[in-house]
Amino acid sequence: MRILQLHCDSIEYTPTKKEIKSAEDIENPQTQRLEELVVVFVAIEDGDDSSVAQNAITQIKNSMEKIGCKKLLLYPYAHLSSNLAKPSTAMSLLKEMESGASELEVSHSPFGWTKSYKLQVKGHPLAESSKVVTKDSESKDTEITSDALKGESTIRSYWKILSPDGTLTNIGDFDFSNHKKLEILAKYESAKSRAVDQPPPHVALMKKLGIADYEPASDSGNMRFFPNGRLIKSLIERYVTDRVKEYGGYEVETPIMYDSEHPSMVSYFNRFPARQYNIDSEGKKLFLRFAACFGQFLMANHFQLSYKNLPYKLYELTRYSFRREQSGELVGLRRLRAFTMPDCHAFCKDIPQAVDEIKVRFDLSQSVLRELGIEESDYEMAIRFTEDFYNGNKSSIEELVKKHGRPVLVEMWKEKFFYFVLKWEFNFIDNLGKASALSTDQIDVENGDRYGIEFIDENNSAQHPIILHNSPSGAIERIIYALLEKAAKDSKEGRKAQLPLWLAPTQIRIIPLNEEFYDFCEKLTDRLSANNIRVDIDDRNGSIGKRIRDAEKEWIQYILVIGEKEANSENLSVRDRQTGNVKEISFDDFLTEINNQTKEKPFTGLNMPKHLSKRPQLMV
RNA sequence: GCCAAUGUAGCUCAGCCUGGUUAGAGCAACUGAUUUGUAAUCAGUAGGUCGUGGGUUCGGAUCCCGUCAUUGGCUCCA
Repeated sequence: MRILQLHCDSIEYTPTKKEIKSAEDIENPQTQRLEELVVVFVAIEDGDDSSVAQNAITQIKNSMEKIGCKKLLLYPYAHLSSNLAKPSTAMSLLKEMESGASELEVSHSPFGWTKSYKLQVKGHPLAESSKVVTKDSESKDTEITSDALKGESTIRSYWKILSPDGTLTNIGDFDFSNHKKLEILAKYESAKSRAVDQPPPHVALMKKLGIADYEPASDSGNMRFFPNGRLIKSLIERYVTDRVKEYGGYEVETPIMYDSEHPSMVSYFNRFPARQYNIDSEGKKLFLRFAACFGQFLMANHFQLSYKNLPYKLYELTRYSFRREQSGELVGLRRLRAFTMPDCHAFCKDIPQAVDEIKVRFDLSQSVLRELGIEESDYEMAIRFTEDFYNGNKSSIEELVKKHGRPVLVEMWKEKFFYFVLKWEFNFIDNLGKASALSTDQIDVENGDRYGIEFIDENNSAQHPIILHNSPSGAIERIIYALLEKAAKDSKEGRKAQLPLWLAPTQIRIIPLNEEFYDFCEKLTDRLSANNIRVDIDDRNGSIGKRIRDAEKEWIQYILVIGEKEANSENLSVRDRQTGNVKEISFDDFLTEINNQTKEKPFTGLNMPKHLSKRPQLMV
């Protein structure tokens, strides 16, 4: 059966004459006019039966629910196929479809008549679609066909929930009452239903805190990072890189642009047409990388690898990777066209080694996020695999779910369509119920071959490695987005919004009561700075209240007001932003308190003038 | 990319529907006074081709069309 489905403002049709002998009898062949409806042109083909009709009407109803339309006109339309069913069969299947949609306002135009018609189709993207429905495309489970690739064949996904105890439940049967965020993720992924009418809070925060802003002179989705933002970003970058190196990744650097006509790129491209930035240069068709994969694969191609070297891990922090995402998809720091992505590939000798390795990287990813300030309760896990891979590796998959400790969303494919057989990711759920992937890992069974990467096995024969693709944190910009969204949530729920101390652009603000105490403040600043703390001095002429207020607006955790009392005391009077109280504490105890929050994290000095009087106001 | 909303001073916004003196306010900046004890000291000065291009009009921030950007929804997200 072939169907062409159009969401219309109106249709007007007039039966003119019977086209075939068996045409339907109708009482008055008058002009009919219908408004605000979905018109479905249907060609019923040889071999179609009742199940096809049921399947087709279900699909039509699903898509109508999506666009919120309740009126349906089935319009028999022979010209869609050259392999038509017999009119009698067609007629009965058409009626069956009509009765299968009885909850809608449904009708059909007369069968077997020549008709003139006029229709006005709506302009939205879902307004027009065509489908071919055949017997074997039916399915038992909840199913959503995702257009993984525009214009190419579709793959069918089965959405399920996998619990830590190993039970696999259809999404429709799962009780989400204790798993609200997972429900959001499941809906987001499978039903794509969202309703929000406000900008995400991090967009205002990234500007207010002088972190990042849009750059109108660039392309959309290419941000500029102010000194504060650069400092935060560079600390996160360093932290993630340190952790990956500790895990055993070797850091490399690869070009940001590649020749799309280079032999290794061609087959990859044909299979995965990406939305990339293209650059023509001296006859070469170059494109900007959208991931670190090819750079590392092309490099690994030149390594002489033995099975004894494996697993072997290459790592790059790409600043930037570029994806020309649809303009309507770009939002603040959540989705960008230029982003910084840590990407670690592990070359493994076989699936068992890959499966062992993926567990290590799973732990690494969980730990990296936690240390960056993103708790396990902030994200939900999704795991995607082929049915075959699941059946062969049930216990390992269940082990990953156990590590997460909560049910996870599963997308299962009947057959491998992408280059991987398994992929998992952690999805951060923000204040507005939007999901976006942070950490991820994949088991890639194709690119070893495609890029000609080889290792020599125990029997002296050349093999292609299985490749894991892991980003332990996801895009660095997205981590900042998640931290800001979390802070916004704290603020909304009455807590004080704050960045982790090790990421704070200013960790301590010193406020002299008046000029008399400047010297003392300078010396105190030097003492603190010598202990790797970012300290600045508000030497502006203003009231104490005003300067405290400004420090609060910058989310500065510790404020030291310096006056007569402090200048003559061994101890410090520290105002802690979380409590708003001033406490007296010895210099060493204060250092310990700070150190407890920043230990094992990278440090860099202030990225702004130490004196606020020397600092431009950033108003964005 | 599609549909919608928004775009006025460095920032946040008013004015627009119903066209009509020199386009307003608060914050920030600058100058001066003030020398301050834990979330906003006072006064003054300066700052705008109203996103951008075109049209209608005697006259456009205001009405119309195009375009760019941001945000929301859709689609997408290997």
